[in-house]
Amino acid sequence: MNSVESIIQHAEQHCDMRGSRLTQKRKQVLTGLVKSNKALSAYELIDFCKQEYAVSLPAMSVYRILDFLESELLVHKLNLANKYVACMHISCDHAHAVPQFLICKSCSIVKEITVEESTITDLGNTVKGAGYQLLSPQIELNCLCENCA
Amino acid sequence: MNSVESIIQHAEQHCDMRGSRLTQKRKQVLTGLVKSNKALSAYELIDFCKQEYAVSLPAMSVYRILDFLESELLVHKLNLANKYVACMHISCDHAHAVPQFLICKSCSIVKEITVEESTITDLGNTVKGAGYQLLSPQIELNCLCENCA
DNA sequence: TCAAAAATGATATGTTGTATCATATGGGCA
DNA sequence: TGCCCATATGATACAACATATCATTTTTGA
Repeated sequence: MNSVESIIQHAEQHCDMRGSRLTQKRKQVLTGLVKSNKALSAYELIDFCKQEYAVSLPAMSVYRILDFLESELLVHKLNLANKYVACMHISCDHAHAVPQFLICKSCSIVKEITVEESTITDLGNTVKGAGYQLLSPQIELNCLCENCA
Repeated sequence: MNSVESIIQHAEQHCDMRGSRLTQKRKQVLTGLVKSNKALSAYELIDFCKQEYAVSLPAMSVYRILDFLESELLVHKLNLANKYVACMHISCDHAHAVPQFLICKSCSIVKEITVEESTITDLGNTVKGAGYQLLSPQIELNCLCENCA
């Protein structure tokens, strides 16, 4: 069993335990993200499903599927790029930490880093000091990866 | 002279010194951002100019004007929200530090904070350690402001 | 097996942003 | 002054990302 299949299997178990369903189309979309190993837009995922499975998904469905996958913590939305990536820790058992993303602006490859807890605490305090409430501590940074630099 | 006019005047001096021109339309767009005191989209700025000055700007022109204002460091683009804000430090003489933005997801009011230099250094090191090159150290965080929380 | 809930489809449209070619405007120089 | 050139702006079309709304299909469970 290759690692893509293994990850999808983990995702399925994860959904089973949470009482949600990883349907065929949801699995196909997630597979697209896992396989590509980079950030893809909703429309790139539509293309993937057409080419890989000969399935023609409407945009609306893909966005709904991505919302579902996000709510299951299997996928992250990158607001900087308006793209989506598979979570790097689907196959891990431990609880997910706050993610930090380094997004290559040139090739969309994404590195998901776990932030030091102290950094997050500092950040939260700064925000609180400014009278604001942090909605999601996710940090996204525009970068160039090693290849593109 | 109220503070909006004062800020615009500073911006004009800034452009004079750099040999660029703050034309009437550029001034109108910048005024929209300064007056509103929050993040606005390009199309919201088109509406502002129509209502305030009875000027009908094409989208292309607004984007060009925003690019110009960004290159003059008078305006920041917020990638998280796809909106634009006036720099908080137009009237300050000191050089601008790396900005950090707290964006209220509900009302688009933005707080521009200056990040601790040590935090930026840490961040840069983390990124370098991951083999990536930081393009712009600007940090944007989705928040709720005091009123909306 | 049938009704309710969940998932997906179809269509239209809204929002953000860019490509491209045309036109206007403002300064410097013969 | 009048012309030229760089800069600034206009007009049109379109691409990419995203959602609203209503219809249909599939699954679940009593």
